[in-house]
Order: sequence, then structure tokens, then C-alpha cells
Amino acid sequence: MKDNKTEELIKSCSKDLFFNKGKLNASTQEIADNAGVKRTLVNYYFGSKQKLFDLVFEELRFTFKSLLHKAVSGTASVYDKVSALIHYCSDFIKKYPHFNIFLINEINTVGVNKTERMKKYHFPELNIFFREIEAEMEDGKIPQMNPLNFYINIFALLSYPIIMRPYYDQIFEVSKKEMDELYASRKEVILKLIFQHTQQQS
Amino acid sequence: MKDNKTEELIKSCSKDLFFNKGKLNASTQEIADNAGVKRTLVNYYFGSKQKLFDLVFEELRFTFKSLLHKAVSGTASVYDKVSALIHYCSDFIKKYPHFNIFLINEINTVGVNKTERMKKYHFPELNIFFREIEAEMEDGKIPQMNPLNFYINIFALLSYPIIMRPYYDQIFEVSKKEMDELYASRKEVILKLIFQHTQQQS
DNA sequence: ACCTTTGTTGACATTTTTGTCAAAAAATCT
DNA sequence: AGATTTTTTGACAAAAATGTCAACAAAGGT
Repeated sequence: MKDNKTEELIKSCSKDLFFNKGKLNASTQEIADNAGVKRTLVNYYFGSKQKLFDLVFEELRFTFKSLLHKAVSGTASVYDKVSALIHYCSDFIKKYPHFNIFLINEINTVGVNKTERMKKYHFPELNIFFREIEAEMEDGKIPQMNPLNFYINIFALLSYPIIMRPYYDQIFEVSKKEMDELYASRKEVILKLIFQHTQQQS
Repeated sequence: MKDNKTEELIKSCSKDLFFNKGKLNASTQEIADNAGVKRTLVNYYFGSKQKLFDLVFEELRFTFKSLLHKAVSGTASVYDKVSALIHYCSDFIKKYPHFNIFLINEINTVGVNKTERMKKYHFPELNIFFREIEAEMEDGKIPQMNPLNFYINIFALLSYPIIMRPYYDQIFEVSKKEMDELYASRKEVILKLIFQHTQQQS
């Protein structure tokens, strides 16, 4: 038999089902159907549904962490880093909106050893980035504020509109075309807002 | 027997359990335990768990809609309206973060007659608000952009940090006190960001 | 006090979902 | 080909959750 074709198939279909389609509570039957295999194969390859879910989530977490690292590390200006951040993360969140949504659900639900599990999200490289932000604030390149607020603002403006888009699609009385243009313009909108009048050259 | 004491008890405990504690998928047993009643009473008063959930959710939706209406209608300036919006909505989202989170889950999950269900969220009063925003943009009181983006930005900066706070509490290496101050300052941060250098008098 | 209505309880049947296991099938090795 | 290992399948048992129902209890009305 070929290598690990079936295993990979189940995993990638699960990734799509869980974090793109949003069926985080899909039954093993749904998972199997989605991959076009028998249900017991899920157990055969991954032991349990939970283990499969955890595995897929960990893969995505690593992917996201890599994106963040790629954007934030290096010697570029804060403006360029934020610009890269928006670029990379937008695509990721659009592709897997339920990665973010699941995280939100998780962190807001009381559960055992939450602190323990949260340690995986620790990201020391950010501290360097925060210091760069502070430095540019002192230079007047960025409006003065707590650098954490600066960081929070970026992700708020970046993530929230993406995961709320199906809502806005419905409540705003505009065409799909106009909505697409609106969202296409958001990168510029965010950068202008974050860096305000202090024009940056990239 | 007294009026509708038990029914109200179950309802209010459910509201807390679902939308504050975030147990959106609580079993009828958990719901009953939380209210200190027998499980069958949930069915007796509300027919099914789903009906109870829908009822409680509708109540919160109405509450939220009222808050929005209170903030946005009237003759105040856009600055004052946004200020009121932040004030009212912050408390609501902090109290019931899972109202917002459930909505996000809902709208991002494929399901039957989604469009039909979304009609409940339609909010015609917003169009008046959008026109006021446009007018103030023309007057130079607000940075020029699509008024929808203006609106989206407000809720992004308002909601997202609140529902992500347990995450930030963990990944940022600061004390609880500093974090509290950070979040306390957000109203001003948001207003400054949204209205930029155009100082408003209220 | 009696009857009626309302509220409460425990027992039950049904459904859904999960994981295991032994047998069958397919691939691999010698 | 024959033996061995890996993969696939269907059947089964156990667990969890939901809703119904008949019986019981409490309240209110007359």
C-alpha cells in the first residue's frame, strides 16, 4: 500500500472541516464522510477524535506562529513589520477563521489547567517588537500609547472584521462588489489608522 | 405557589451559564444543576433545551439592540455617539462575552436558512448614523473613509480586545494591575484613534 | 373539605456518539 | 506462492443526552 495517504487525507480534510467550515464539533462520522473513508479509520490512525483535533490544531498554531515570526522579526521598520503582519495574517485568518474563533472560545471558557495550556501561546519575540515600537514612539513616528495597546489595536482591526464579515455582509445594504472593495481597502485603512498622520516610507 | 419563580430562575441562570460562563453546549443536566432544580423542569417550562437557548439569546439580542439604539439615535455629535457606544457596549460585552462569541460562531458556520435568521440583525437606524458620519467627514471632523469601515473599526477596537483578554492576560508579561489600567485606558485610546488629531469637544 | 390547576419528581425509551475488536482485504516481503 | 504486516470493514457495547409520561405534591379556588 502507498505511504500514509489515508492518514494525510483525514488530517487535511479535518483541518478544512474544523477550521475552515467551522464544524468544530463534527462527529467522527462527519469527519469520515468528509474524507470519504470509514469512521473507524479515524480511530485507527489517530486513536480518538480529540487527538486528531489536537494534532490539527497544533499544526495550525505552528503555522500561525511562523507567520507572526516572519512578520515581526528582522530589521525592518515597525511600519513595514505591521504591513507584513497584516498581509500574512489576513490570508491565514480568511482561510481558517475558526482557528481564531476556537481560540476565543477556549480562552473564555472556564476549564482545568488553562494556564498550563496557555503557555504554548507564549511568544518571547514579541518583547523585542514592543521595544522597537516604544523606540519609534519616542521618535514621534507612532502616536504615543502603551505598546501593548498598539499591538492589541492591530489585531483587533485585522482579525475582528474578518471573523465578523458574514454578519456585515448581511446587515449592510451594499452589493457584494462594494463589500469586496471595502475589505480590499482595509489594509490601507488599518495602516493609516495605526500610524495616523505620520506618513511612512517603505 | 408563587408566580413564575422557577421559570425565571432557570432562565437567568441559563443566561449566566451560556453567555457569561460560556457553556453554550451545556447539557440540560448542567443547566438544571446550575439553577438548583431538577432536569425535567427545563423541559416542563421551555419544552426543549434549544427553545430555552433561543429565548435567552433573543433577550440578550434585544438588550444589545436597545443599547445600540440608545447610543446611536438622537442629535448628539458623532463623537459623543461613539463615546456612548463604547461605554454601553463595553459593559455588555464584558458581562456576556459569549453573546458576541456565539454570534461569531453562528455566522461563520454553514447552516440552513442563514439569510433568514440574519434578518433579525437588520438595523435600519444605522443608515442615519452612517449619513451623519459622512457629513462630519465632509466637514473634516473625521478622517475620510468609507463610513462602513469607520463603523467596523469601532467595533473591532471595542469588542475584539475584550473577548481576547484572557489570551492577552496570559501572553503579556505584565501584572494584573497594569493590565487593568491598560484596559481602563482603552476607551480614550479608541476615541483618539478613531477621531485622530481632530479634537472634539463634548 | 373537595376539586382543579399548577408544579415537581423519578423512571423510561430513544437517539446519538464513541471507541474496541475480530475478521476480511490488501499490500509487502522472502 | 506463502507468510507476514498493514489497512479496512462491519458489528458490538458502553456512555451521554434528550424528551416523554405517569404519578405525586402543592396551591388556589369554591
